[in-house]
Amino acid sequence: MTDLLERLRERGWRLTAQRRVVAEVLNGEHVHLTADEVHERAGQRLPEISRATVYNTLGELVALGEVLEVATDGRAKRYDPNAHRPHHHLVCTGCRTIRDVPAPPDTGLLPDDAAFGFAVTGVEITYRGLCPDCRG
Amino acid sequence: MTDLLERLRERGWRLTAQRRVVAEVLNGEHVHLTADEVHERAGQRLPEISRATVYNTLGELVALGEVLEVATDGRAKRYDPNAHRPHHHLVCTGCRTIRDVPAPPDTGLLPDDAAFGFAVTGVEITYRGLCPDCRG
DNA sequence: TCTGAATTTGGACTGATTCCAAAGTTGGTA
DNA sequence: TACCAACTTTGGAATCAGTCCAAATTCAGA
Repeated sequence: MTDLLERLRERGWRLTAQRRVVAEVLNGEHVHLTADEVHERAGQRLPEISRATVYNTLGELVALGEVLEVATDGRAKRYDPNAHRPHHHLVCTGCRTIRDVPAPPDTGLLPDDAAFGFAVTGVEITYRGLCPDCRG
Repeated sequence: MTDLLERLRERGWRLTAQRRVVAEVLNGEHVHLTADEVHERAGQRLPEISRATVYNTLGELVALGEVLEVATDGRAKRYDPNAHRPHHHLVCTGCRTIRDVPAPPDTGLLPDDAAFGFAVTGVEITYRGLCPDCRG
């Protein structure tokens, strides 16, 4: 967290109050908020922050590689601050909560003969199922 | 295709002209059209088909398990008629085209200790990379 | 303190999708 | 064959997510 802000400053970021609260809201494990949720939570600390600024800041964090965009359904994108540890996602089909699961060291490989000549650069795995609360 | 229409009729579907053209448009390998693309192509065969009907029909096909929804980015959902052969997706980060890749027989497993108590029911893998045309 | 560049803001705008009430069709029955 | 109730389709309004923009604000350095 502090290191995140530090890294950003080193990359020439002006560290404004708005950016700071957005970064703070995105702190933690298994955090996958929508832009609107980030806006709402940031607004609790800095009441007048605008939606546009939240979108701007999230976009910058993504461009800098500090936050990942996750699109697990056709709804709002979610923002995942766990950008420095390879992992995948476990999505509850009931309540839509998301958990990070560490990437097994051997995933990401696609046999050449199945790759259609693509130069594969990344892999995302989404596991779907019911979380303990939702399976009743 | 014919079998698809047959299956639908068996499930009590009224086979209207609109539903037929939507099903026809979604025929083939590596087909991943957006709802708007389906609407456009269906409109070439049945000029007055409405967007709402296309959305309705796609939704019904998905509910029946005959078509899969694919949300690989934050944009429009894509509809994949290859619902009966387990497969994953290879997405070009340049031109966004999508190819189906057969699911390796051993994927889909998540070690219990990583599953956070979820009852895992499915897995989707998205490989990203540049297609032959886009890697220059 | 001043100033130019970076940042924020609210609102308009776009794209994707859903919702809805009215109009049109359909298959089965009398 | 006519009729009806249920099923479908339709176009437009409404909603949700996200982008764009010009004006106002704020910042860091001289």
